[in-house]
Amino acid sequence: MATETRIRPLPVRHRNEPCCAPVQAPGLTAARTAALADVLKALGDPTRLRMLDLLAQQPEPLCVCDITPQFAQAQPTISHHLRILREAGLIETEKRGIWAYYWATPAGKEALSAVAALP
Amino acid sequence: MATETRIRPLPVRHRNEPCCAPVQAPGLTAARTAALADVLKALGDPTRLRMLDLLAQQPEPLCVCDITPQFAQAQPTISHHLRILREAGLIETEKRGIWAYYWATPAGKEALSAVAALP
DNA sequence: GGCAGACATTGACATCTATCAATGGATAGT
DNA sequence: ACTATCCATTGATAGATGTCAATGTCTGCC
Repeated sequence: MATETRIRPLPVRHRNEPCCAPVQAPGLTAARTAALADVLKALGDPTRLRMLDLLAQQPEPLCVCDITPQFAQAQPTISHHLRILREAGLIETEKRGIWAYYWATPAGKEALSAVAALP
Repeated sequence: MATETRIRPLPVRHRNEPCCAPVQAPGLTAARTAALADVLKALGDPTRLRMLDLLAQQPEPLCVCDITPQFAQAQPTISHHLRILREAGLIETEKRGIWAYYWATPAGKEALSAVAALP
């Protein structure tokens, strides 16, 4: 390492600003950051975001047979996205007879509210 | 299409629930959903999330030469992630002499606050 | 002018991801 | 039993993404 002295030759600046002001530590822990990134990754797909939004609006669990026609993708793709949301803890599922029902968990609804507050 | 009548033969259910209750529309528009997904995708990487968090904590713009050592990735990778955050409107940059400074935009700080409220 | 340092850009590559066709497992109706 | 339907899983594939080495651009110092 060549520049280990941390003495930076100050170039011309707009004003004399604090060059080497101590760097403030991040506000989130590494574990919290990783966990948040996982949830955000699950929400960072337009299909899944709309899917969670759709489920969060329902007063009752929604049948997959009612979910699928809301989207342009094929049935396995819908199933795939539902799984991602479920593994992220944002939705929950239950089989009744031949049908599968999905609904947004409290965490899912909170996440959607937080996301909807984005600028 | 075979099942166009929307008359589903009710199987055995736990209770007699409203089977074909009208599906409530999503609360977000398609455009809003797409825009949100873009921001969430930018935040859905642990490196970038920590990066925004780091910048949001600083009272003054932070030099790239102070950002890079905070991460394990190589310099081009840091530059790449900073670009993603910038194109998402979450951070801003300015060159001063040979150095580049980055800081979190108001939108970036709001986004981080909203994200930190996630369950 | 020449040189050295800071940062961005490009190119290459491995991995991840979204997607669909095909298949499988479970359930209910006949 | 046989069949039809619903949904999940598997396999395959094209495209997106994170990463780094190499290179380019700009700035300031000698």
